[in-house]
Amino acid sequence: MLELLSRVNVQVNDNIYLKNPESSELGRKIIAGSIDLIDSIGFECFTFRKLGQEINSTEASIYRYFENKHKLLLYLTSWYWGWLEYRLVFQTANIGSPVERLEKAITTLTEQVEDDNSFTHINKVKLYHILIAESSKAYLTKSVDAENQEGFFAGYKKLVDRVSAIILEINPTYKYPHMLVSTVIEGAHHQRYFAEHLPRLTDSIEGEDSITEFYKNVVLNAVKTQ
Amino acid sequence: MLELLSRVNVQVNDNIYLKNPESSELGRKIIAGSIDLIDSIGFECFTFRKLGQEINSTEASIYRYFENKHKLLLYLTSWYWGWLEYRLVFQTANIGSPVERLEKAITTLTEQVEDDNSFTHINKVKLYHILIAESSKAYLTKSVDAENQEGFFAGYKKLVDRVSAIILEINPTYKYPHMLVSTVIEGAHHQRYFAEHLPRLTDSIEGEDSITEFYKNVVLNAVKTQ
DNA sequence: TGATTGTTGATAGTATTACTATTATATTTG
DNA sequence: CAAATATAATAGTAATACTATCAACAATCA
Repeated sequence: MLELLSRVNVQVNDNIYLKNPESSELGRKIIAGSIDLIDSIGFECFTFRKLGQEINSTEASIYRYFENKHKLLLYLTSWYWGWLEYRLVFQTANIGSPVERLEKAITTLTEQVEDDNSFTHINKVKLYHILIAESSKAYLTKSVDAENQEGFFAGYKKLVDRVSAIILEINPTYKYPHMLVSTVIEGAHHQRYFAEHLPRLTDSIEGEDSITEFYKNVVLNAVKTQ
Repeated sequence: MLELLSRVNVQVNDNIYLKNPESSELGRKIIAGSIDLIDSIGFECFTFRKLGQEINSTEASIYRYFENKHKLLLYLTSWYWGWLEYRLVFQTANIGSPVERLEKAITTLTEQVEDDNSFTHINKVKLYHILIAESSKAYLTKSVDAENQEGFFAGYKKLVDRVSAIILEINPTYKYPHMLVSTVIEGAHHQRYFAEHLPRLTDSIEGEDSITEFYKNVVLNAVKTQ
């Protein structure tokens, strides 16, 4: 099943890029290289010049694929949301009980991404690390409204909607399904970041997966009552 | 009481700045001006050159107060956590019931900051707006560990600890008080941002304060059960 | 086959950013 | 009044975030 998943090609809004990076060898090197480089030096220090050196190409060539590094970050995060939604659909298929389905969904949304041995150019573990540390920078900008209009955040919204629908199945009168789901997704990222860098803001012990347990607990209690 | 609060001077770790901006007229203009400017053009577009023009001073003069714009953002966020903690202490004083105290605390942490008529150089409404859109950029950097060592995030941690203590008063066996509190603080910022820019990720209606209601509900249910 | 088109690499150039350094002048303090 | 300090003005540098041009090569189409 994981192999099957790895071959699925995730769709990304085609106004995010100038030229589809999936369409060429150089394009795939740009994606693979940017995941490595952003993960290692951080988004602020990352430049197209450095990426060019890393992948033995040039700044100008990379600019033919992406207008700027912000668009590249949008691409990576969009790709991730698409991939996550695909995984979610797969992992919650054939579960009759909506409560169990919700539990499984929370696990998918909050669990640590492990190496999936898929051997594509996209390193999921590093990409997840980028999502944790950089993804909010993709929408915390002055261009968010224009980019939202163009549909750049559609994948994220779709994912949130999908899990919200399970919540409404369990409790059709629950007032805040979207808030709950987006709180869980963003919260899990923050908690993983805090566990690594600011441990006094969390109670998570490295190794143990208390983050998933915590959010399952929060969601089920919130949905059941009220 | 609000007047009293406005006169309190909030303490900020003095390694964040080169020269205390509270110590001079120019320093206060730097703070006031940066709040206006970051709120209006966003942290990415904000530069010390533009700030100099805004306050009729120069780039070089501002550099005598802050090493770089990142340190200035750290200053603003630290100041805000200090101010919020002060408000929290004030507003939860003399409430006997810990459940009521927790409810009041969640309100303080999540409610929209309104104009407090304090007439200081710090515009609280704009500062809150900056916290919502920019505060996570203060710690989502490669320098986070070094800066954490220096105590730059102490104010945030202290605030989280203080509310966690109330939770433990209610339920001494609750395993995740810090996670719960940091989830609420960060979550409330995200939800306010989403309500304005990405409404499909939230269920918040402008005007109504569903965000505070939502988090109160989540916290009380999580703390009571388990 | 030969002309056209598209892709990449190489190089260069510009405006802006993120600073640092120097000096003159004004203000405060001792 | 002298000394120290704060600020403004100016200039300069290295890096960043691009844009433009052109040559080399491959693919393709007529």
